Amino acid sequence: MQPNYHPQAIETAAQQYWEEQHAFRAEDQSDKPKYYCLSMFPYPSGKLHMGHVRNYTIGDVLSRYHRMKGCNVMQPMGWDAFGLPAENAAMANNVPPAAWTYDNIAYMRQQLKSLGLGIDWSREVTTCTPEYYRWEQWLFTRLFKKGIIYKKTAVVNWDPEDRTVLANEQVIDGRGWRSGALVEKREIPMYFFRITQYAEELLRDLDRLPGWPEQVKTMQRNWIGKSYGVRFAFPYTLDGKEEKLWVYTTRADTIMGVTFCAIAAEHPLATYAANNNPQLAAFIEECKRGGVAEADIATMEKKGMPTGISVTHPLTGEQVPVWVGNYVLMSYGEGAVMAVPAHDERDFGFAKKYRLPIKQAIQVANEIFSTDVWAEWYADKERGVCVNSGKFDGLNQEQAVDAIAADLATKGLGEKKVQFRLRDWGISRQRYWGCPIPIIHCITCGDVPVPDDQLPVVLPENVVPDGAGSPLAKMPEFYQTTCPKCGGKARRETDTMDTFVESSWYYARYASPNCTTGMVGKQAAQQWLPVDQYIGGIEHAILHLLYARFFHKLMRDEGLVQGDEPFKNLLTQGMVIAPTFYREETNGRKLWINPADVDVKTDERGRPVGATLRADGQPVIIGGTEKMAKSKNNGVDPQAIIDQYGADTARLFMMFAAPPDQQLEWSDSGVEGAYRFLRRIWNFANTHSPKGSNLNLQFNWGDAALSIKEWRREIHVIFKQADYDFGKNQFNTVASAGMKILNALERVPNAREGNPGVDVEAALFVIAEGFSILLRLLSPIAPHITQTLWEELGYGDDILTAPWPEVDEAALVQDEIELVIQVNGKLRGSLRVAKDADKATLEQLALAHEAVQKQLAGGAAKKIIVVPGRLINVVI
RNA sequence: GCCGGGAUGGCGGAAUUGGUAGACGCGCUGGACUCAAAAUCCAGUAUCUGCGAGGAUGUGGGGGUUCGAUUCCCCCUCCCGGCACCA
Repeated sequence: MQPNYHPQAIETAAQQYWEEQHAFRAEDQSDKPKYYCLSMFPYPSGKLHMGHVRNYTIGDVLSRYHRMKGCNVMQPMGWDAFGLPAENAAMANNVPPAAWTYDNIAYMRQQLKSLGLGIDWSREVTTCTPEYYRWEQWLFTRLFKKGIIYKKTAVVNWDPEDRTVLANEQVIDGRGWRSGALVEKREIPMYFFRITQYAEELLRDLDRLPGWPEQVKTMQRNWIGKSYGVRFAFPYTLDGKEEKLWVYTTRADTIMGVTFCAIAAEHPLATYAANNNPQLAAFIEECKRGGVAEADIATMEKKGMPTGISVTHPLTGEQVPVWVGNYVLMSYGEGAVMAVPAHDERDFGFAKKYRLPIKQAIQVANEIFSTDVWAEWYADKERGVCVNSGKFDGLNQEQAVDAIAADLATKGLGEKKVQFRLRDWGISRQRYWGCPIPIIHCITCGDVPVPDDQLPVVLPENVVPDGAGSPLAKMPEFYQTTCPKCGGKARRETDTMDTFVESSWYYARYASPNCTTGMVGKQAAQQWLPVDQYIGGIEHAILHLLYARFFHKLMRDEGLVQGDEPFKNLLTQGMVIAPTFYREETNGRKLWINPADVDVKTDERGRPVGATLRADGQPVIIGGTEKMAKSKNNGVDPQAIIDQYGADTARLFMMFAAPPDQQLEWSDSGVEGAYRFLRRIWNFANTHSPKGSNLNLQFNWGDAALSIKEWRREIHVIFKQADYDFGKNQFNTVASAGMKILNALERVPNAREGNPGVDVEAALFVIAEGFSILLRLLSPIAPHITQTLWEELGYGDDILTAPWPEVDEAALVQDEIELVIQVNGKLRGSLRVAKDADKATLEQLALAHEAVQKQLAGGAAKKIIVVPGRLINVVI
């Protein structure tokens, strides 16, 4: 055995051994229970970042743990290979996105292998290959024929200078990121997935996912946003014709407080009104400036302008003015809202700004209403009762909604309606690096899906986009085609699909990654789905996870998969964050400096007092601790850590530094601490030689010294807790349990130092047993060092298939326990007592306790609370 | 703005169901070893106070429930994630 710990050597050897053994091949046929462990696949951006390392280490820890528990584990990996960054890189380096992407994949695959991940590489999928996306196109054509996919217009960010559609992240302060031109909203035709048709089911099935974090389910519920309200109309006459302005509200009980209506700038009524109102036309133009991101629209200043048109209140018959409001969105509901300034905070602000009337329609007992300031209770659904509402006066929210909806229905002007906030999913992208939409446009036949035998529609790979418009739309060799129906000249669709589509079904493809006869092999899907454990970033809590759930239901309805949900258990991991450092440049801009180039100075208590740049010794400013990002230059390259300390150290640090679902703060000294611990394990194996054969030693436990039994008890207590923590995915305390076990083992009286009699054997046994527990406990986290030592010390050939340790309950038994003594809940002392002492005895002992006597000062106790096994609290 | 999280020593974090706050690690201080340094090992380390035994305070801030609250309830502040074309 090597005297020193050399991670590079043992890690290379272990990885080679696993590869030769095909150790991580998932068996399609097996008697063992299957465990499908999936980590979100990476976008091949160039090299791994710490977020990947964290994500994949968590997945690998769970995979290895379940393998030791006897499961047939499948842990696949692949590449989410279509996307915007490849186009940006292509433009920057004049390299086609395909070449850039494939190069990145090759490099990152090798990086993943050096982390020692137990991945079945025979199942690798790459979404930008025709073998993958052909099935996406195939499903598209099925759904198109079924009407699940349809076409309508949608509003996008339009860069008038580059004449191209921009992603939200490409709009910076209302301007295009490359051109700097003011961005406009523009309506273009798009294909949509009718996800709203599944809204009810997507909502309901959240209740059938006990293995998902409550937080994620809550976010999805709110996103789907089922509401019970009333859809009703304000009638009006326009050019002698009877028309209706439809709105939707969840607060029909406040309908008597309506003082105006607000409509979106794109609403037909607004367009009509603007015809002979240049001021209004100008305002509508102003509303069309800026991007489409909801966060921007919701935070911008609320503005409006009257249309000059009035509509009739459906119940009172009063005339209600109609305004155009920049905060009303055409894509939400009806594109028009009733405004009740007295009972909606946003309407209140709007009414104050434009001096519109405010009419109270709800009252809460003992509150005073004032139109001067907004008060929380104005919108109170629970306590509010109708006032100034004629026959509805005195009704509570529920009663009022019922009565008002009934009245509206009688007049044929409205009805109760369940509505969802969720909108249909627009998937058309005017981009090159994505999956081509398999539609052919024919003048006579319309939109015709590409027939199966003409799939896939292959994306040409040797294209470098130029940032202006869609490259495919400039390639006649791509778009010129013939209609599959009539054989006439036709034009191929040149939009590609949203890259969320690829990531919505990859989990299913892994079951049969090379299937050439279908999207998924039926047998394989039945064997492997659903995913038992899915792991990924919390930032995907809504969109990706909702789309994948939706796709599973679509595939189920096509008869491709069984079950209603794709992911049984979900673990959302936190971000990796790191300190930031910067210098102010003369123009006031911040120059961000990488933490690796900075020395931090501390005072005598370890508090940071300043930092300097290593290159010039001059001070730098210490910024906050933020998500590792290029923009703040605070990323730490995982490769540098692996090269210097080895994969086991990187993995151990990531698991130890924080629980998986919380953010993880990067710390160079923390990494060194992890390395130091692994080296201590190695040294312990060298100096104590805790051989596997020592587990066969013969001795009599009954004669063993109490201290030896105490040490064994401590190790089993630590392991029991660690095993429990493992089940909770709390790997940071599992790692710390490993440290505690090693600390304990180092304190066990060394048998070779001459402890007399039978204790030598007992001590050797306890050390060997403890060490074997330690190696197995840590093997999912630090697989290389534990595999090497397991084999070298003769515990077995392969720790991968070693049985998970078991707690010896007999070792945990204690005759005496320590109880805490409290007076009025304050710690005042402790007491050693027999483990089965009765309550009366304990009370006696507590009262007699010196510290309690002192507190009592001759008085009597009011009450004594005994918590068995924990404490005695004397109340005085 | 809306939805969802988070806040505990100098730092990361621990505390099973409301029951000893600060496990484990980092950092720091002192010591051993060394010609010296690194590495390693040993001891100490929430704050204030006290020679000491001890005492008081303390889990973002304010209030409440309880014999007892980091944990449960109400209000507030700050930080982070998402908001439909980044992935």
